[in-house]
Amino acid sequence: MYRQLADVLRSKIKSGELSPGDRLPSEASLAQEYGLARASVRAVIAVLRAEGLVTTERGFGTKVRQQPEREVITLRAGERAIARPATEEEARQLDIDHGVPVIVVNQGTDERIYPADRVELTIDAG
Amino acid sequence: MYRQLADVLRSKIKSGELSPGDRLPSEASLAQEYGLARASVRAVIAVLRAEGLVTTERGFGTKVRQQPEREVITLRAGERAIARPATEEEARQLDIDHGVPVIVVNQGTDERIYPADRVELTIDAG
DNA sequence: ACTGATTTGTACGTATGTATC
DNA sequence: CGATACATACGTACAAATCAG
Repeated sequence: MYRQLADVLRSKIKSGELSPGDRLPSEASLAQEYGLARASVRAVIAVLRAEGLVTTERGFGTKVRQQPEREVITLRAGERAIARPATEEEARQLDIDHGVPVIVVNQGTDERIYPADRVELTIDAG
Repeated sequence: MYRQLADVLRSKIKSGELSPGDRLPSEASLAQEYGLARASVRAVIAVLRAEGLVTTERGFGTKVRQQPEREVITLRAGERAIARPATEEEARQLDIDHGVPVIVVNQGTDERIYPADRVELTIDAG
């Protein structure tokens, strides 16, 4: 049943009824409106957050996320790229949530780390 | 406080005290052992799952995940690769959890989708 | 600088549904 | 079929952050 609320919110976001920057109703009011417990509403919001659709700030609320422009990253000869979840430290440094995926571009001992949802990889078309 | 249990379990996994394939104690027994509510234990396990350290099967339990071999994927001229969370349908097809990141390799209308934690991208070294 | 209202974060407890073995 | 274990859902309480006045 809680997937239904997820679907409702997801389609409101994708249809534009909720625009980037808009705040969702508070957890308490969503709970009341849809006849759910707050814990269930929180589970729904956690799903949307994992999907990158919203961000949550304690004491403030949950807002629709601006879908980021993807920066084009060129992969050069000898470089390798992997995706993995951010550690807590990386999350702080990159200002993303813990566990959100990052792209690690690696050459030898050198590595560059990017939030995965803000990059697009291409090859050096030299 | 629930981060403490996360740290305990994480280090048991990384030290090898819990090997890949081993089952964690059940949520109920972890709750009792550490004096937490089961909901809190579940939150901890959700974190470990997001980090890719464990997988959970309903009715069976949570086990330490075999860290997957990464298949090397070669990015060719004109191809672009992005990472994003799996949709529910993709999650079913790829046998991963909903929201877990996938790598989408794209050329024109053609696209290939891989679980992000099982691939490593390189360029076509010609 | 402080207060109060709002909102999310964490934590507790309980009950029932459902999959696995 | 029964035992075990996770999934979902309810409810409550208090802590902590944000913001408006």
